[in-house]
Amino acid sequence: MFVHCGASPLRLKLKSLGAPADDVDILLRAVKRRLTFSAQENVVGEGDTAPQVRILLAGTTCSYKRKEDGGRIILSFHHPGEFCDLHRYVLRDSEPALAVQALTDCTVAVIDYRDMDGLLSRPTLASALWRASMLETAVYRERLTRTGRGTAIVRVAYLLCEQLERRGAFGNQARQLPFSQIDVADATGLSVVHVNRTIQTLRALNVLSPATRAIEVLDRKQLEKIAGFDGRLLALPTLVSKWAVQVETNG
Amino acid sequence: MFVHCGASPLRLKLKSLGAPADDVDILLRAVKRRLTFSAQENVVGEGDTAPQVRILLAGTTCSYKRKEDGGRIILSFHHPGEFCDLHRYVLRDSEPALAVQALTDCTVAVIDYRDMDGLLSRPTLASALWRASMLETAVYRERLTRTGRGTAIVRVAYLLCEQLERRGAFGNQARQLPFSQIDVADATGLSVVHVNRTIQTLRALNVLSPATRAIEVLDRKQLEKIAGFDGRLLALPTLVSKWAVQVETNG
DNA sequence: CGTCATGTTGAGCCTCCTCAATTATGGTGG
DNA sequence: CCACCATAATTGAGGAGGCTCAACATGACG
Repeated sequence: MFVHCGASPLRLKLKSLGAPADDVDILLRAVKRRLTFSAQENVVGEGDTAPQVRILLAGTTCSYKRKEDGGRIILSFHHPGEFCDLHRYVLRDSEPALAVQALTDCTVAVIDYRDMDGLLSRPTLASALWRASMLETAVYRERLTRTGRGTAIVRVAYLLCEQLERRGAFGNQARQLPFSQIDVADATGLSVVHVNRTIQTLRALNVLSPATRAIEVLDRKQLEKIAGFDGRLLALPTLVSKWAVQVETNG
Repeated sequence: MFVHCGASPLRLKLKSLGAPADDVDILLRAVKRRLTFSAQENVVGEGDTAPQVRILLAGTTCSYKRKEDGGRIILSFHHPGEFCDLHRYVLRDSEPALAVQALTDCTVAVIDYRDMDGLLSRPTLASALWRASMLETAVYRERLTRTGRGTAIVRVAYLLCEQLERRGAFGNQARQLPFSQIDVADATGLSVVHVNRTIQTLRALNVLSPATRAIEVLDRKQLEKIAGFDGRLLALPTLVSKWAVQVETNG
């Protein structure tokens, strides 16, 4: 079955959220289609109201919003195993939908709302997805504590730490991140020019590789120190035992 | 029963989230205790790990976090009918708990985790609370688009608009907001001094009342224009029909 | 070998911050 | 009713970080 190709990050993710293995199987069976997108393409358009959720199986995407002047505001990045637009399903488009863009070539699984309704009758799966939403909220909260308060170097360092951590949780240990400086600027709210200067500072500190045209982290410890980053906030896999207890108690 | 006193904002809130009336009754029956706090008191302490959720029945609270230097970062405000610390229940303290502080005298209902577990076996209630979480996330997202990007006047205006809108959704039409300039500074990430100057600008524009020692909105239209505020993002009550349809379909 | 997107550099300006001092305001005890 | 105090609000002056504008470099790709 094609639905099993590339499903392992999703399995890991749902397991870390406390969903039993058979829930994952059932979820995967609801995937009727799998799509691929190339870098820069829109995975979910700005006016998209298709009644389906997308799960990222491979690659990196971001959700963003447009300013009146056409500028792009990146609100979050998605990594394999994460839902791209679960909020649209839950809130039924009560807010102008965010668009989702592929930052690298990527693969996406599609599930119809109709099938989601059935899946959520399983309480274990429903709470796992609720937890996934709450983790996303926690990420936003963390970001809010830096954005608008921290200096440019803190904001940039934090962004990089967050992405390294989230990718690492699902096996991707690469030191190189697939973001352009423009992406970093749109995600941190800084100007491209200042992001460039900030990255040069980080290079001078031997935290980032001096190689141009790529963001490669050489000294992660130091980067986390600069960002004031606390990985525990996002450390999903360590929580598995906690959910297990909870599910048991509920059942 | 005391549990019914002050329950009407909660009823409104849950109704707007699509929960049927009997769900609300059952939820209210799980409230074993009701507490009152005076302004400035902590409703939930920074290290608090008590296995219970708090629902704000009356007054205004905020959730915050401390910086290393002791500074306060306000992440969100709570209004009657909203949960103060639902995230703690869902994620089981996987993150260092946020503290919650009373901004005015207030009343809080307490429900034990054990009882929550039972309540959530009702799918309609579970999805209503999931939606509540998602709305909170949407609020964070909106805030992120302003914080760190907008000018001081936009940030302050947006904050005020958001609170007016959320209070208004549950019947509180007062033009006066119970925030000190310090609260506004801690919530927007601006310095107190600059918040003061920004508020003076808004007063000069006849948007805020010139009365000192109070933030009173005179010209809400203009305030929303300055903030680029779109009330639809938070307009819960208008969504009732949507959830009703959804619940019907699911059932 | 031209074109386009990304990355780099410089200069001037503006917003917001910090530090420091002063003025309400409200509460408390005498 | 007043002296006293803590907190909040206000005002001024100087400085720093980040923005804008504008040019130029570099690499990817056809």
